[in-house]
Amino acid sequence: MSSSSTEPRRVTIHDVARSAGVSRQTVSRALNDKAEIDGSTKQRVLDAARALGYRPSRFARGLVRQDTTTIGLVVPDLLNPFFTEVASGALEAARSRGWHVVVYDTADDAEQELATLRVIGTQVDAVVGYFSRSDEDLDRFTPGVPVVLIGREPRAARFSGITIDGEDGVREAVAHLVSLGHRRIGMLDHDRRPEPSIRQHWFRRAAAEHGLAVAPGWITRAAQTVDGGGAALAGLLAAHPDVTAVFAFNDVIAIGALREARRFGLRVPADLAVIGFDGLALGTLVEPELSSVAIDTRALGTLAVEEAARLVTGAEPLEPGELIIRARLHLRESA
Amino acid sequence: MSSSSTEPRRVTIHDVARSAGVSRQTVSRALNDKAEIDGSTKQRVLDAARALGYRPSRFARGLVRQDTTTIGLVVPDLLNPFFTEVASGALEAARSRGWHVVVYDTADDAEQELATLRVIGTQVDAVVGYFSRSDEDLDRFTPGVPVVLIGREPRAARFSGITIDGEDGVREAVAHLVSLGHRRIGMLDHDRRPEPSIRQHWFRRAAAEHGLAVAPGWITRAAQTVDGGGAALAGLLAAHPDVTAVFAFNDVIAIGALREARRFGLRVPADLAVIGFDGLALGTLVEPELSSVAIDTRALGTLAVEEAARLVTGAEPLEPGELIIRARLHLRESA
DNA sequence: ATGAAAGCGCTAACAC
DNA sequence: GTGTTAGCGCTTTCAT
Repeated sequence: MSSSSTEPRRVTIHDVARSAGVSRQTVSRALNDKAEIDGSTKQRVLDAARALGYRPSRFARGLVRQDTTTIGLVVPDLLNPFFTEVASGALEAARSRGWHVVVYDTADDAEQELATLRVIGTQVDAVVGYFSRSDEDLDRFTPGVPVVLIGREPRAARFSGITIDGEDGVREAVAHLVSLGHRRIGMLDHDRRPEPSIRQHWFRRAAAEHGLAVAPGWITRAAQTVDGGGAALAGLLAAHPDVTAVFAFNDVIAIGALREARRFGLRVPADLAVIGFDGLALGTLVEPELSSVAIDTRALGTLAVEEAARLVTGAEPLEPGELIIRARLHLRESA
Repeated sequence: MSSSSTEPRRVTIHDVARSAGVSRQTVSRALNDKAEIDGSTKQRVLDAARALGYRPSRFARGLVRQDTTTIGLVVPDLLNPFFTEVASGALEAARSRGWHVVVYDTADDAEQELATLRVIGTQVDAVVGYFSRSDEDLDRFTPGVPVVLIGREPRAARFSGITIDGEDGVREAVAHLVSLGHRRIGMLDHDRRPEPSIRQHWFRRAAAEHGLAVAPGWITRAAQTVDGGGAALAGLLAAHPDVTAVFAFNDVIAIGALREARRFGLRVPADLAVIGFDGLALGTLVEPELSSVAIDTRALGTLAVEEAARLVTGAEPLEPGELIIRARLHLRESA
C-alpha cells in the first residue's frame, strides 16, 4: 500500500513499464513469454506487474491481434434440458475451433430477448440460437452479424436456419401406436404461439394417413415445463378419458404427462401410451423410460456453430437442404 | 458484386466513410444514433454500411468506451444438471448487472481445464467456476484476474471460494435414516480424487454420532453419472446385500442407484432407502421422487457471480463466513 | 451538421 | 536484449 489515492484508474502497461524502469515493449515481451528478453529483467517486470495488479486490456490486445472469435448463443431457458443439450454441442464445436461462446438465457421473455439482441449485435462475431422475435427485429438489431436460427425456418435471406425435420419420425410414431391398436391418440402441443406447431401438423397428417380421426378436443396446449405437461394431460383426460395414447410436443411435456398419468393411477404404457419428441437423455431416467421421436440434439448445436463458422469466414453458407436435422423414433418403454 | 478481389480484409469505418463520402466520425454518429446528424446523411451512411457489410470492431469500441464486463464461467460438464442449475443462477446474476458470461465446458478433463485457463486468463474480467487444478496452476494462468472457486476451499489468499456446507444436512439425513430403523447405511462416494470426499467425512461423523458402524466395504466410489451410480450400487449390493440404505455423493449418482435398485427388483424406499445430495429439480421427475440433502444451486451460481463483481470493482471480498451455501434435508419419497 | 485531431492500451516492425 | 515508432478501429473532444 504505497499510494493512498483512491481513484480506480486502470493500471496500464505504461504504469508497469515505469515501475519496472523499462519500456512498454519490454513489459509486453515479459508478459507474453517472448524469447528476446533477459531473465532478470523479465522477473522484475513480472513482479512489478503483480505488485500493481496489472491486467492487460483484452480490447487493446484484441485490436492489435485479430484473433479470438466469439459467438453468442441465445437460449430461452438453460434449465430446459433440450437447450442444455444443444448448448453442450455448440460449446464443443466452438471449443474445437478455439472460439468463445457467450451464453444468453432470455428466460423465454420477448423483452429480454430484445435486450439481448441489442447487446449481442455489437459484441459478438456471430449469433446462434433460438428466437421468437420476427426476422425484421432480428435484422434490425444484428446489423452485419451472421445469424443462425435453430429450429426455425428463416424468412429473410440474410439468416441461416437449422431445420428440424420430424415428419418421418412422427409418422413412425403414429404408425407404431396404430400397430399397437391405438385409435384415439391425443396430442399435447406447445402453447407458445397461437398457431398449431408444425409438429401438430405432422401428427395430423400421419393420423390421416392411417385413416384416424383426431377429434378437436384431443389436442391440448401445454406450457413447456414438466408441470405444464402434467396439467395438460390432466385436462385432456378429464374431457376425453377414452384417449389411449398421447404424442407430446416435446419430452419435457411428455415427462410431465408420464408423472401425471401415474398420479392418475394409469399404467404406462398399458393404460396410456406416451411418446415424446427430442429424445433427451432425461427420458432414460424416468419410469417407464420415455419413447420419443428423437433428434441428435448435440449435433444440432454443432451444426449451428459450424454454419456460423462458414458465415463468419465468408464462406458460402450451406444449402438449406444440408441444414437439416432429421428425427427418428426411439422406442423405449412408454409406448 | 462490384469488386472481384478475394482478400477477406476487414471492412472498417474508414471504408464506409469513403463510400458514403463523409468523415469517419459522421459514420460513427449515424451508427450510434447520435443526435447531431442530418437525416439524409444518416440514411446514406447506413446504406453504405449495409452495402459493404460493415460491422464495428468490438475491440476498438471496447477500447474507447470501457464498458462491457465479461466473466468466464467454467464447468466440468454442462450436461450434468447440477452444473446447469449453477450456470443458470450465474447467468441470471450476470444479466442483472449487464455482464456477459462466456461459458467453458472442460469435459472434466485436466488438460482441457488447463487450456481453458490459459485462454480465459487473458480474455475475461473475472473467472468463476469449478476447477480441479491446484491453486498454483490457477494462479499461474490467471495473472491479476479475480477468481471465484465454487465448492472448494481456496488455499491461496488471492482466490475467493464459495463453500458448500452440508454437514448439518447430512446429519439430518443420517438421523432420518436411523429414525426409520436403518442401521447398515452405505455410501456411494465420487471417484474423482483418491481421497474421500468431505461429504463422506460428514457422513462418517454423523454415523458415529449415532453409534453406527460403517464397514469399509459399505462405501463405494461412483463415476459422476447416472450409469456410474447404478454400477456402484450394483457393486455395493453384490458385496453387501444387507445394506438397507445408501447416501450418495450427489443426486446424479443417487438417481442411478434408484434405477439400478429397480432393476434389481428392490422397492425404494421399502427395501432400500436412498438419499442424494444437491436437491436437483431432476429429483422430482424420477420415481420415487428423490430425497436429498439439498442446496440452493442457483443461489450458489448467483453468490459466485456477486463475489466476482465485488472483486472486479475492487470492493472488499466477502468474509469466507459469508460465502457459504448451507444444505438442508429435503424429504421426498426415496427415504 | 460535419470534420480534424487526439488517444484508448497494446503489440509488430524496425531500430540500436 | 531493449527502446522507438507506428498503427490496430473506434469514439471523443473541439473546431468550424
